[in-house]
Amino acid sequence: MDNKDLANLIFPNVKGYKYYEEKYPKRELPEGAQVMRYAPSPTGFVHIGGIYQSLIAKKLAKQTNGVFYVRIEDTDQKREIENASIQILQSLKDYDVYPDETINLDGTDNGNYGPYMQSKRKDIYQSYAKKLLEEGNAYPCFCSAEDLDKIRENQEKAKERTGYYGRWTKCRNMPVDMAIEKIKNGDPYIIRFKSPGNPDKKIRHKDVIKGSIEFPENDQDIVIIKSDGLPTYHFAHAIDDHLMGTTLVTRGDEWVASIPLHLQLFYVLGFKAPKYAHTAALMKQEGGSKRKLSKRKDPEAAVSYYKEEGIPKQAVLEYLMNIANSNFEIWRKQNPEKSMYDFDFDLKKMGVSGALFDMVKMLDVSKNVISRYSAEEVYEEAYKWAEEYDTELLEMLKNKEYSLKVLGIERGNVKPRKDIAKWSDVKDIIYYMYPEKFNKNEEFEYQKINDKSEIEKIIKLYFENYYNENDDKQTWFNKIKDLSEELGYAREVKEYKANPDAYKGHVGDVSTVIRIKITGKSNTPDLYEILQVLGKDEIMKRI
RNA sequence: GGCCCCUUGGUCAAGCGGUUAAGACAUCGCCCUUUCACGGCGGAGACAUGGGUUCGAUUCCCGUAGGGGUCACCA
Repeated sequence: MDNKDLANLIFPNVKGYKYYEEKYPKRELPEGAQVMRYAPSPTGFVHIGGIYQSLIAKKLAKQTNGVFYVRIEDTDQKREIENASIQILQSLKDYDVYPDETINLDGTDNGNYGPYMQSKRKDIYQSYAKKLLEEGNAYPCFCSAEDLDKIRENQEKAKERTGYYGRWTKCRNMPVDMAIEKIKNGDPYIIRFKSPGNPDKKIRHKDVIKGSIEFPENDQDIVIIKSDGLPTYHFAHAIDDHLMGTTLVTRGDEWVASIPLHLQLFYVLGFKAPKYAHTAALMKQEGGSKRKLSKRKDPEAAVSYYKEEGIPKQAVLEYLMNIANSNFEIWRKQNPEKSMYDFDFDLKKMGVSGALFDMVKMLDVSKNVISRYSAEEVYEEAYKWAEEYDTELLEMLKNKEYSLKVLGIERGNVKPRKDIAKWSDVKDIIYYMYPEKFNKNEEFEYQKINDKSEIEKIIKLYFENYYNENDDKQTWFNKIKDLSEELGYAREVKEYKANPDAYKGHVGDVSTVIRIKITGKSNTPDLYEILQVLGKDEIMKRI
């Protein structure tokens, strides 16, 4: 009885690794092309970090004429959540970071290196596990959870490293005959990797982002096949990224500690290891310290949050790109019209430690993104958002022709208006332009001029003697100056400032009265345009 | 606790032995044909700390402190 018998006993019916090596030939790609991936596990709602990872991978793949694929890592059946993979894929589609290859929504594969879902690759993993078993690089382990606890206890007592390694292992050196007998006897077991590592030796690894890192060699005999026959992350990673031809692994930096293990796995399996780029997580301030953006605690961690708030996907993407490469915003300023895919992204420029996620900055990016939209685009997006989240706004927007005029005020100029950061802002910004939403009897808060009789005087005089809806802007403005003068206010702000005691106020104070009377608000876009859009009939109703 | 990584203004960050230590967001002031938004100009605001190495350290080395990650039949 030898390792071969043992391997055959454990995995009698697998296709064998040679079959898979032939089935998945090396990808034919141009020089320098990177094969990138995003490998989420379907364990909950879609995290903004997933979009971040996908954006980076997709951008780099595109930039090098490579491939971006998504592999669903669903080897932990206990944690799996119904429909999560569908939602992940859907989000990637929503954010324009959909992969070139992946499992389709209907379960078929799009690409030649599938299945792109790990639970469908059981035979593949087992074929390689069998190979390792035959070579003596893996072994069945019969230790129970209690045995493992015991080992840990002893290690803690002895103040030694915890884990299943070296002299602490019970099954590593079990004679083959005994293992075979136990298996035949029906004893439960899992398969462990027989690590060749020596922790007294160091390995040095060059991470694309983190640079050179040195660690002790791995000597942990980690489990590679669990009792349900599925692989652990580490084993699946080595097999999949080898077979799928990944050239550059981008993943969260919680994985750097596993590098010695992963490199060892690739080596023992006879695979060429990919390059690694470990990205720092998006962080959140809590008290005096930082922590990862958390699904549980932070609403902004969920991609659904941005949809609900009405933050355009382009803004989310640009903000994320800015976190990834901070020179992006400089580029964006110089190239306001270009697609962000024209930006030359560089992994090496990524920060090594986690950045605090800054919603204020995100909204600023969003303002800029929206300011580049045409009235038509603003209308379409706001409408789509309102359909789902705000019936009142939807009602207003139903009048398309009029709404386009409203949204077009001060839009498309050299210095476009930047007052909308998210679609949920729109209603508050434009409601007074809609007759049914405006209530003239409400108590408005006037500013400098707040005496009721003075206000009435201004309004009466203006609309009786000055206002003419056919005036052009300059005429209109001059008339307000004339009005101001007639009532004892300065025609020019400068005049007033030069000699404040000579006047009751200035033209700005007067126009503010008109503005508030007509809109109910002191902060509005250009009053002339507002009056034009509103029209004489509606204006007369408001005074 | 072991191992690994990180530390420039409130935040994101340039910088890679000699700089008046960029820029963006936020903040404050002024300006712009009247508010707000935009834009322009300006202000305040930083190299965690102690030792080295060096003619010279934000930059290189060591220690300290603080922060983060990781030590599962989870990924």
